[in-house]
Amino acid sequence: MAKHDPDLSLLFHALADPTRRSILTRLAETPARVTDLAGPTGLRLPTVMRHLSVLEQAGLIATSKDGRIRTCAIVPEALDPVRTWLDEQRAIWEARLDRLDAFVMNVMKESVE
Amino acid sequence: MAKHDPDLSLLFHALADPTRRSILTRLAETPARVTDLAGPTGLRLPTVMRHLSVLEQAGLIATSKDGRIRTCAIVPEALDPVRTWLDEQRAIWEARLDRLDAFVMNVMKESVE
DNA sequence: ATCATGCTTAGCCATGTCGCTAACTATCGC
DNA sequence: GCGATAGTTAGCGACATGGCTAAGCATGAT
Repeated sequence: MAKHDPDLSLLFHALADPTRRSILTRLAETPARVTDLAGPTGLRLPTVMRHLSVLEQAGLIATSKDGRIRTCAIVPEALDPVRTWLDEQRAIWEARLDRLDAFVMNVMKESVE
Repeated sequence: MAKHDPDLSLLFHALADPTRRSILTRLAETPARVTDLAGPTGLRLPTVMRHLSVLEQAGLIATSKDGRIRTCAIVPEALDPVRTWLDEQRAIWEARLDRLDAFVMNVMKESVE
């Protein structure tokens, strides 16, 4: 039943935060240091560190330390499970669309009230 | 900068919970009553209600009440923003892949330690 | 009218999340 | 070595989340 899917939960949770998404978008341009990432967010370093470790645990970014500088970069294939799940769901959902159509129409009318 | 994107945050957060994902998968088969949804989860009704309202606020399901029975159904197009965001990210990420490749390789070697 | 059913509300508890400050460690430049 | 820089750790406070029970309300069946 795919009850236990820690990967997806970690990924979705990591993506649920606007700050983390903006960090990802920022990292998509080019790898960056922790301080560089903190700048645009307006958040303190420890806070950003936390976000980064959430992203790293979800596998969305990889980091490496060179001297006293930690560099962060995205891990592009990390989004694959999300994409896969989405595709699966869409497949199922659309397969049942005909059956749902009438029902949804009803709901639409009712939910105006 | 797309800083404020409550939609995406709500969606991702709703999807971050295994129980909620299993409810969605269950609803993909056919609309169902609250009690029907509670059954497989092993959770109490109020708990399931909470999950349902999270899903509903995220726009992932729609519900309607007929007599004392509330029926829930998926809203297929609700996943579109997620899909769109994913597509955008993939586009950006892949565009920079060449630049990242070498870096990621380095990280891989280092992160063994 | 009465009772069972189905949902809802209120409220409790444990835990998790997200922000912070303060203090610490580790490098780099001089 | 000394001070500045980059990151890290520890711990706090406010609030959100996810589970529960208990009690309430509305509807359907008898």
